[in-house]
Amino acid sequence: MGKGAGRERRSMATRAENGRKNDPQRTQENILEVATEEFSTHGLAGGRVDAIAERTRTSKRMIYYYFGSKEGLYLAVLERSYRKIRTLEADLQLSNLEPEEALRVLISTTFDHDEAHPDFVRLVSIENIHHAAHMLRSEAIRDLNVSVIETIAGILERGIDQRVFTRQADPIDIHMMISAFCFFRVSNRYTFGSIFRRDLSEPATIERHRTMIADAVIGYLKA
Amino acid sequence: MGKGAGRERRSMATRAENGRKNDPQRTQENILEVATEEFSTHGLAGGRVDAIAERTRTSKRMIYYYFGSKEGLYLAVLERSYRKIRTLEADLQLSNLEPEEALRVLISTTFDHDEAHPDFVRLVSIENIHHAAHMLRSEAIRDLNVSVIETIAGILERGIDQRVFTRQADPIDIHMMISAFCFFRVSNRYTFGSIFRRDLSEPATIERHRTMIADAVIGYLKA
DNA sequence: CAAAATGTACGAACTGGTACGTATGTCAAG
DNA sequence: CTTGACATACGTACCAGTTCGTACATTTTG
Repeated sequence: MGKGAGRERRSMATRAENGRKNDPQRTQENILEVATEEFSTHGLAGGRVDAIAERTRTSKRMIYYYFGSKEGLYLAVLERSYRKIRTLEADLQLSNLEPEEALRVLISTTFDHDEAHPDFVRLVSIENIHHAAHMLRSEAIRDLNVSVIETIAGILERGIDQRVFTRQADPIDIHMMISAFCFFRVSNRYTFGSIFRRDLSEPATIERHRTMIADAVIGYLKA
Repeated sequence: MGKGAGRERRSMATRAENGRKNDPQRTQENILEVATEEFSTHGLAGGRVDAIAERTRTSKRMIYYYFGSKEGLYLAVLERSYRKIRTLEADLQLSNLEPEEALRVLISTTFDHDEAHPDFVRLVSIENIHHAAHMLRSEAIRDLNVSVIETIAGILERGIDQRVFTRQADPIDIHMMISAFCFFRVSNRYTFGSIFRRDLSEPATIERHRTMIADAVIGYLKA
């Protein structure tokens, strides 16, 4: 209503004017980007669909058109975040390296990843508050990080064979120890900083922590 | 209205009948208990004041009477949770023990605490999602865990003096390493379990992890 | 022209918060 | 000891704003 005037000057003028141009892929990607930010900042319950719609170059209608519901959008955000890591982890060539060096590279990678992707870390925290209910319903996510375990298992085995590692350790335990340290630094940055007045994102601190976790893990395996 | 009959048989009969009996302390405590459960399960935004009121032996009116607002209630819940730990941490007598033994006791305590109080762990996670905004506004919480650092500093110093520890380490870093491991096991229990099909709350796993973190930290200090 | 993609406006339910009324306890005066 | 007055403690019903979701209309594209 009240827009009948635009009717006749259509084909090109209108495009340039209101800029509409169907581009589903880009629309979805745009929604996901904004939604990632919103959910990782406010949580699932705290995130507002209207707030997402506003910051999008499209409308709320499109969110429901593509993702069905708020939860559907949240799940899509989660899957997209996990998919992004898979890429990084996959193309690490560690089998040529000596066990100790391989482990250090793997740890550094995990460390840097968490440090560089606080959004992802926060989403995982949020998902844990929801008892991982959404992850469990998504086949896409589940069969993911399993490859890391195989990588670690290989490194540990070679390490034992070469007598550079002396302790028999469970790969999943080792992965947990690494994850815990790298993840916690980011996930608990605020409460930790608030209590101890320490900024965990300072370059010097980052540098020190990166070698610290590696030393600790390798020390543990050599004990 | 319609209760005028109870007027004359007051002193004891009425109390037994409708059970009302002014007990502000118990009412507040009751609200806090329920609210802790609600917020730690659903988060601040996800927690419902009505849901809390329902599970209380009092009404929503009382929540606002005592805590002013939803956020006020949430903050009270947070402070209460932190206050509970202070008690535990305070009466640890570690100065008589040898450095290594003292550290093992401290680590076990942290480990067991997190394991036993998933509600607390979840609240801290939630608070981190909110950038620790509420903690920052509460003087009560801030000057809390600082004592832990002094304890650790003392242990490390004695350890260096006695040449049982060789590495010069920052007490806060050590505390973070311990916290990270203990906290992560609980905070990320669900996503971790979902991906690796491992139940981190199994007794055998708990036992293994408890010694694992202690060995790792002590190994790190001896390297 | 049909199907996919998009925009606008609106509704219905939820949810934090409150107005209003009642009960309980305390304490001083009678 | 009992009466009455005042403050604290409590209950019910309700309101107003928010928020997820949708009906309807329109445009783009193959």
